[in-house]
Amino acid sequence: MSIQSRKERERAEREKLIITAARELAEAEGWEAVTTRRLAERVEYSQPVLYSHFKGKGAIMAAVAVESCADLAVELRAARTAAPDARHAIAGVSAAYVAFADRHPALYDVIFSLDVPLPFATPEAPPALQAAFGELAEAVRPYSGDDDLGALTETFWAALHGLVTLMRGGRLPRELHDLRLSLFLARFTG
Amino acid sequence: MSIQSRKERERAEREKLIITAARELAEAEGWEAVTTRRLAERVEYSQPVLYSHFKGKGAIMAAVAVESCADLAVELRAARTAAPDARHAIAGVSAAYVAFADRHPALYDVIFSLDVPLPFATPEAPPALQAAFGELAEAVRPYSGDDDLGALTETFWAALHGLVTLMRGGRLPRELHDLRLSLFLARFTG
DNA sequence: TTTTCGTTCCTAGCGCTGCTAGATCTCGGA
DNA sequence: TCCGAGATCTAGCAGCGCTAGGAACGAAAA
Repeated sequence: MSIQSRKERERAEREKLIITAARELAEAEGWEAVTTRRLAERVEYSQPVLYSHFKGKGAIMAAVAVESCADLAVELRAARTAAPDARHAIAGVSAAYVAFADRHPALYDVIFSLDVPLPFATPEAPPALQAAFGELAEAVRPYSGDDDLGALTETFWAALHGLVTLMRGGRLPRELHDLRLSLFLARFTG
Repeated sequence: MSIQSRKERERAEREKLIITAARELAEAEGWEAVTTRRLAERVEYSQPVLYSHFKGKGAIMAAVAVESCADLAVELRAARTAAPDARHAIAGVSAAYVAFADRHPALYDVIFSLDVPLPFATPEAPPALQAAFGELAEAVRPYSGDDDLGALTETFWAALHGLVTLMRGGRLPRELHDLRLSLFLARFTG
């Protein structure tokens, strides 16, 4: 029993090691630099070991996405609860969301942009995703009026996402970002 | 002189052929299916010929993006000019934008999502991009009030982009799309 | 203690990618 | 008719995600 559990523990540790290595490599050099060979080298195992833990590269990315999303949820919550009123809350959450994308572009991408095998928008979605969405929803709630909170939160989220991704892709000038965000918030909150 | 011009004409025709083939292949099977080998086979030339016309695969994608963006601009213009008033105009342009993304996901991606070597948000941006942006701007103008039209149009565009990409990536449920769009428009137009 | 057997892990390799060097072939001009 | 320049192809490089098959290890049985 003890041997069995030791092996399982070591295996879990190694899995964690792989996820962390992937995350660090992605943050440092972007996902295009995260190859199975480099990842294997980094964790000091051979390539096939990765496949005994994950179905493929996509599954590794999905694991990083879930882990990162939990971090994002924490930051959103902190921004929301630190605000003195609803107006500061939604502005603070927006700013925290954008700041996360700015500080961790690779993590943002793997959660929200890249094609990873993860269930979204369903009850089977990872709790971390639901938690992050829930934080946005709580910030939006005071402004929902008679509208459906879920759909309105999705709309709010989509706008933030659009602002972030278009700017990061070089499609929008960085200089106007703060202005765009405040214009959006002004219209959204009425 | 005549031989020279004939060669140039044939060269231009072949370049057009490559772009069209790339576009068709991308629309039919997605950009991951557009490899230089398949493209070369399709235009019935060898792989290196592609590189005598374009710097690389990215440049071919950029060419498709510009061409497609011109189409998008036409559709946006049609939607806008067909509308009887400002409210129908911005709703119609929004619907046309979303419909384009829905009917031509590969083209939408290469214009707005994928990493292609094209200048955006600068005076050197291709006219087609500026034309499409201009159509959005004209639809937004009646609702700009004292706000900067450029920044507000960017914000409007970003929201549409977010709605489109999150839904297409499976992050937002399709069923609520119309509701989300109308919620956004209601808030945006005040 | 020795042998067996199951698991774990690595080496090697497949088919694919974008891209390019160098040989070959075509064709206009002398 | 022959030459030379340009166009085009064949073949190959380094890298990708992924996997088959064998070697080495360690726990249980003799």
